[in-house]
Amino acid sequence: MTVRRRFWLMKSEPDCFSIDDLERVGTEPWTGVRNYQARNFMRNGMRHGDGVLFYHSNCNPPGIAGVASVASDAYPDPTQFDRTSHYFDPKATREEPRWFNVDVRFERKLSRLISLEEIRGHADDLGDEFALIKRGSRLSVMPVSSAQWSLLLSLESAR
DNA sequence: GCCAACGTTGGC
DNA sequence: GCCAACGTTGGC
Repeated sequence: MTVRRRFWLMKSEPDCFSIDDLERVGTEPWTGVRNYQARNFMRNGMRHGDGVLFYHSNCNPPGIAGVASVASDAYPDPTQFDRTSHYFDPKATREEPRWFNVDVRFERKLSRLISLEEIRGHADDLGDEFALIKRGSRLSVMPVSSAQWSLLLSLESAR
């Protein structure tokens, strides 16, 4: 039985960790996600091999900078147990971990940044429920349909 | 740096 | 369970 590949968008602040950083290290454990909705997408939805749009946030201009892939199934985020970590969570236990992460693997940089502004220009095709352009949404990990995936990547060579 | 919008915490 | 206070996100 084949499991259909799913698609995701993951945000990262390039000052903190950019697509170039991901290219350098190859694969990165996506630790530190402390939002339940984002956690649920990683823990319950992501499968090894899924496609990832790597989005640069909190920068100028924000937008999709590259393509990555999910390189593991979800596992307990080790930083929740690390007292020295910024992401330490005193309520998490090894028996009942609260936070999970996947590994993210570099695939390629886009030939140009697909900016948020440009993405907004295709809101009609992307749909109202696309969290990236939904008003007030701050989700850092979100699902992308195969139609949205194709549309967004088609913009790379669209001009 | 500002601040709107959202999520979480914790007292009650 | 309510909700005020606080913290965070992230575009601008």
